[in-house]
Amino acid sequence: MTEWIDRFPGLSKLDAPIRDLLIERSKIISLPAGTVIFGPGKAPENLLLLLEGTVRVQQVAENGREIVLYRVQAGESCVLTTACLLAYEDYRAEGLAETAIQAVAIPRAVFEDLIACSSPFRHFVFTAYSKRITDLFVIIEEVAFKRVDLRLAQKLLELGRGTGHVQLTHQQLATELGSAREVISRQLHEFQRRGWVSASRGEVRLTDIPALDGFAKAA
Amino acid sequence: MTEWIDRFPGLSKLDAPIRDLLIERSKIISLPAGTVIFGPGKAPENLLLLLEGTVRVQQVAENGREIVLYRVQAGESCVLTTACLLAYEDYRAEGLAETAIQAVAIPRAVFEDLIACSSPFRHFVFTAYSKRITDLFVIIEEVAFKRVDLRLAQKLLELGRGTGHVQLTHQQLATELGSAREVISRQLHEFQRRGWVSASRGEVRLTDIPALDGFAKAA
DNA sequence: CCGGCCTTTGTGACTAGGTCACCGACAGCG
DNA sequence: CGCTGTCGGTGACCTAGTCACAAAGGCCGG
Repeated sequence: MTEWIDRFPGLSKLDAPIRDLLIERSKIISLPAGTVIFGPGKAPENLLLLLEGTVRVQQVAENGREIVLYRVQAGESCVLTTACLLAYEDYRAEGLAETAIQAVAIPRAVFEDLIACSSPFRHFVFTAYSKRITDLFVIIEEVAFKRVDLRLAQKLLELGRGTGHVQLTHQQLATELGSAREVISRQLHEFQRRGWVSASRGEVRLTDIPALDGFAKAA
Repeated sequence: MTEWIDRFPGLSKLDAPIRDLLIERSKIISLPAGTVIFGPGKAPENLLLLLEGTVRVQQVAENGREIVLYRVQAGESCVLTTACLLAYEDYRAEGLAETAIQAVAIPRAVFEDLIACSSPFRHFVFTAYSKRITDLFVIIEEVAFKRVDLRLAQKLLELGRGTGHVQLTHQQLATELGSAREVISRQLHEFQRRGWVSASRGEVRLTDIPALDGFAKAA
């Protein structure tokens, strides 16, 4: 077996015995797209290190509106769940497998042992924390203070990177930004009028990425 | 000296040697109101455990608008700064002494040792993390989805608990909610018209707390 | 006590964003 | 082909944020 551990730069500095312990006591799991990994009333039992696929973490408000908080990509960890994992408190957020995923599951006890024994592992965990928390700070700033047209442009560029198109419905885009479907429809219409995108059912093609990019970066 | 450590319920379970180590290697500091404890470009050097006073953590956006993220009260810790502390990454947020404060400062090295040695200490730290992170989730939900009149009513009740009045300017209240001063002025005017509050320069007196409370809890 | 000066608050006009109700357009499918 | 559920479009309306500027209220030196 190829060593999955090498896919996590932060773990490369682990001492050999720790490394072996981690490899031995964790197991690799696969989950189909759409699996709810954790959510209200469903605390995670393991710390997951993602090998393949992406996990979307989002929050559903009482009034039914939703917002995407962040995504965990291959090579990253669902580390915020460890706070939950250790404090036995459940989040209002849920984690969803956005694609089929493959991940390393580290049981709580092993996680605690590693935190205790290994300084590099602690560094790995706290670095991951730091990244997630700053992500949350950025979300707060954007939701509270930034215009949705700018945020939409940014998000389209982010999601369409590489492919040049985004296969999401207007409702799904609204969820990405914590906005409303009608607002997104109108903004997309405006982008289309300016020739930056072309929309069809369930898909937005980015037809003028430089222009979109310029707009996203302008005040 | 009275043992400050007993003021932190989460630390009461520390083993005696760990406890002594912590007491010996940390020091008690006092800072005047208004001190910037950490901020952009000013990473904290210690983990602070607050004995007296409150610390306000807020974020300033590029466009100058601000929002209060959370407060650290006596008996709590500035634990989110530890992510920063360990990952050497700086936040976009800043921590301000809202009153004169007295706190226990735990140097980074001691913090790392304690995390390594003591399971109760780890539990203390991760519980604190969990609380802060769920606070952030709540902020996101409120900013994104809740009406400002409801949020203002809630915040007035929260800030006026005990005293029945809130000594803040409209601008400061706007910062509490991440909103704009004019919006707060207008809402306060409406509350006043309904007889729930009475406003004067730099102060809002809550004159009908039950009514405010009912409003805050209603849809 | 007066007059400047800064801070705080009030206000109207306007723009942006969110809500509601409803409709039509487009699959997918029997 | 017509049924059905999802998706997108639209107008009316409401709430929130922005901008510009006016009016108080408090402070302080003279």
